Amino acid sequence: MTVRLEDEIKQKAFRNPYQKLIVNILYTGGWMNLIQSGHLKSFGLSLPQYNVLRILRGQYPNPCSINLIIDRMLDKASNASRIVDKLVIKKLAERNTCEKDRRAVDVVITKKGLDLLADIDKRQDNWEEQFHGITGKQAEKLNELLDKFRGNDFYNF
Amino acid sequence: MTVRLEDEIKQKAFRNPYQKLIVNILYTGGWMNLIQSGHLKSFGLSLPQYNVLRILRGQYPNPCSINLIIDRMLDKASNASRIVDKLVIKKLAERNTCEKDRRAVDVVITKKGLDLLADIDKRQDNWEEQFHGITGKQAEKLNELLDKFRGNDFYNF
DNA sequence: TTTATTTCTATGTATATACATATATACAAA
DNA sequence: TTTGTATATATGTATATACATAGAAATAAA
Repeated sequence: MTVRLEDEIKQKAFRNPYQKLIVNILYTGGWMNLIQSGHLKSFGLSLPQYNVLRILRGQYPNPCSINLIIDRMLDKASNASRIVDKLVIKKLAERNTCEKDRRAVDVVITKKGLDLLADIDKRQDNWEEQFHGITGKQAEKLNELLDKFRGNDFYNF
Repeated sequence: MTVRLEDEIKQKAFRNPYQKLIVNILYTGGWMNLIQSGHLKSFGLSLPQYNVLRILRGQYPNPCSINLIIDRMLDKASNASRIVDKLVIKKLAERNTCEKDRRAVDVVITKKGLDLLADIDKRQDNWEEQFHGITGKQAEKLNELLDKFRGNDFYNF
């Protein structure tokens, strides 16, 4: 029961497959963002907050600098600083001035943050099942083509 | 010279292709957004403003209500109203109370708006060439898989 | 006709992004 | 040491989103 993009956005056919692809990728990205944001909202997190929290867990028990977080964020963050603010307010992370470099900060995930991520993990497989409308092989092909699509232009990041 | 997503975001391999796909779609969507926003910025437009302007042109010379704009927008707009504001300020569109239904507004693209879109159109083919790193056939396949991926879940919009 | 409900749009709030700039600290050059 | 420059982070502004709500007008129900 596939719905073609042309139908969904009530637009005339695209002039070529590239033109459609540009819109399709923007559209599908926004769609995915909406779904995942809705899911995370039930845990009191925004998508960027969730991503930063996972980066912090990846380093735990070592601290992260803001620069390290920026480096690892999916969506380039001109404001990792403010996202960390929110996590600190919710007591999901702690921030302290770095001893070795007083310009930098040490950000560490708290027990509360680790517990929250563990809770989300527990439900992950179940949540992901909604995307099994395509086969594993097709998902792999899709990944491959998306990687290739970005390939020659990754320097744009 | 393809760059795998695992490398770009410096992360361990994903547990399954679906998990990678979710991240890949978010990532590629954000990437595309950045590129297209940068392009439109040179014309003084944001991406949502551009999309609304094209919707207005699609109806020209007939007016659009805010509801019609919302209906046709790619990224669901809880605030088409404020995007139209910006277009009106730039004199790219006009807004008047609808005669037949005084709750509604008639939004119409101006000559200046039409000229701006025509200018962008002129450069479109040239701009699109940066995405020809994949073949037309691959682009078609990618479109097909993205459509299929969203297929069973389009009711989420 | 009066009242209740729905519809259309606008607006307030919280969060996020991009971009520019400010501030403190570290480091290098003189 | 003093000066200059680079680095790490924070913050201000404009724009955007999601969500909730407000206000006016249209429509339905009584």
